[in-house]
Amino acid sequence: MLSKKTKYGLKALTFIARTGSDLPVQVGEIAKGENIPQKFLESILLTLRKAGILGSKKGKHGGYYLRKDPSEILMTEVMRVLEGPIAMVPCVSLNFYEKCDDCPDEHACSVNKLMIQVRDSTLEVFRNTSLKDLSVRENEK
Amino acid sequence: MLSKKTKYGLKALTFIARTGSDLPVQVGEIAKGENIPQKFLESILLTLRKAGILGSKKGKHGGYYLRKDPSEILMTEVMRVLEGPIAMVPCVSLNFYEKCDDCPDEHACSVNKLMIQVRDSTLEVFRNTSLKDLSVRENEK
DNA sequence: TATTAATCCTATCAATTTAGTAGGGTTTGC
DNA sequence: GCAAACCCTACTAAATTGATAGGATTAATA
Repeated sequence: MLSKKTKYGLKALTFIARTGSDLPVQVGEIAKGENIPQKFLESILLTLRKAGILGSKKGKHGGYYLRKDPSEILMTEVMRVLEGPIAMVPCVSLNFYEKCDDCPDEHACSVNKLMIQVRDSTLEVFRNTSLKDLSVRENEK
Repeated sequence: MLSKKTKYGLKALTFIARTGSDLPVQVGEIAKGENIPQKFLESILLTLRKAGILGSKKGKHGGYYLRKDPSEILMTEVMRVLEGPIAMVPCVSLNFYEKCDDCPDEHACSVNKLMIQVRDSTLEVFRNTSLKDLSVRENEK
């Protein structure tokens, strides 16, 4: 299951991208527009800023803005920051690898084999989808 | 993350399939062979039996056996029984659909759009993978 | 028919994760 | 200087996970 954190984070990024401007967008505005609890959203945007995806401006007329063009913000990056590993088991994770304590031999493990396939197909979707793709509205296609 | 329940369930099914026989396999044997807590595994196999994937024989010399040929047991079925919805959000689930309480319009939702793609690519892997595929050992390819 | 070995079933539980909330501190524009 | 924004830490209730406990039921066999 996708966490609310990730879901809200994606919606917020889309919201910012859809403004189409470089001016900072305020948390309150996003929270209102996307029905997200403001305090929770604050912590999510902070995570995205610390990961280098968002920039922020403090004080009056402050807010968050994208550090790169939406077309250069790939879902692989966003998902790893918000949701963590893309793989469903650590033993097939590219960025967060960990050995299973039960499995004596990974290459003989049927779960390993299956989850590599799932990882690769999911990865292909994320690699080929940018924030720009997310932010295009249906009626603009 | 894949739950231990699903992981253990897949390993157990693979174990049974690899015996290549129709004779019931005992829980204790599987638990020992795959390093799975026996009591936990019991409850998992029970789930798989109630879902019609496994059959069981009670009493002495009892155990669990596959109800179908491994080539006919698809990962779509197994994963739905053990892990639940394949989709990462209920609003794109084919078998467990639910509307989001926040989203006013699903078709305008960027998360929805992305998660449909993930669902479809994952689904394709599961549809094209049977228990037979899982149970083939590397050196037998 | 008694014993044993297996599945079946319900209940409980500790640890972890999730989805927030609370309460300020800090910075900036006007 | 003050209001409006981000920044940061700590806490918490509810749900889920990964088991464990304890026995009820069933079937083979000696």
